[in-house]
Amino acid sequence: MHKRSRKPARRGATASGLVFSFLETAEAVEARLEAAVNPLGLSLAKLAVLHFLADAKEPLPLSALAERQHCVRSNITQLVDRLEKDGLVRRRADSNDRRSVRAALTAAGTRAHAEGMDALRQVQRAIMGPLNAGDAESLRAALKALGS
Amino acid sequence: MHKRSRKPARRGATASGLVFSFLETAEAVEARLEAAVNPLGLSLAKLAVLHFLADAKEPLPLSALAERQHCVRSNITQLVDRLEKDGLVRRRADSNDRRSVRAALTAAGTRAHAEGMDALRQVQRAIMGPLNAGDAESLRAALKALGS
DNA sequence: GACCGATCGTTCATTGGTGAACTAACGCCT
DNA sequence: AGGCGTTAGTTCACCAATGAACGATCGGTC
Repeated sequence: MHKRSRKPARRGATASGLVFSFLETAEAVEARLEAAVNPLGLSLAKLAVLHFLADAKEPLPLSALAERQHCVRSNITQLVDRLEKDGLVRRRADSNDRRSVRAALTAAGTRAHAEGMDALRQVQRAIMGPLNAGDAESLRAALKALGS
Repeated sequence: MHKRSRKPARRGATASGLVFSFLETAEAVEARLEAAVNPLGLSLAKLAVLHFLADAKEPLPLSALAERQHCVRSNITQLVDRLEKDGLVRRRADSNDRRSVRAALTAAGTRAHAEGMDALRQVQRAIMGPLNAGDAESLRAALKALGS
């Protein structure tokens, strides 16, 4: 037809693609992190559990892990199942509360955590490398605006 | 010990938290999109399949769907299983290639696609609302830098 | 001390994704 | 025509996450 009268109405056009670009980039970034820890026999989910355990410096109840991981309890049950099978974590009974089960790091778990965090730090730097200070700052601002 | 000699070495410090902020925000955004289409009996994965089918305007081989979805073929097999159970898609044999199976939109599928895309557009605008033009532009730039 | 509501971990079914192994069919190629 | 490498879809086992249902236990409160 003929040209648009009035405003270009690009309002929606800018936004639409951007959301999915955002998600695709996030997916790619996550894949890079995952790929960095996979060779160590770890996943991001497993490493996160090890990290909370190492951070607390004492065995934590599974519900505490669920809370920090922002996930449901049943997920932690299975994650700890696998970590236990890997020999990185051990379930210990809580003497004060017989409902509670605490996850404790094994020696292998402590080692795996150190290695995993190391690999993670490296790839994190690699990812953020191409961003100069200004880029980083405006990205931070955009994230804050999005996470309303 | 004593203060750092030389450079502040903030280089890593800025980057480290940022990667995970990025991923967390992405997760939150994705959850909002998911929540927008869930009430319609859809998921983002299902809607994407419907979208490719509607876009092509003809039944597509499952491998074509896998390619566009950037996922493995076995995933599409199961996704189409569920979509077929929902009555949104039908499997049709390909007369030219007997190995191939094409996914075809049903009438219900076409309807669901329209509704889903509608809901999606709305929530997309809501998400990008708090970003002014400058924010959007610098976000775009940052994404380009990250998606190396 | 007995009941009752909340909390803790587990189990199960479902969704979504991967990768390996397998069968059927296609296309060459000589 | 026969043989062989490739492609298409499925199946299976696994990882990660959700949500509902359930049994055990803990804390009041009555």
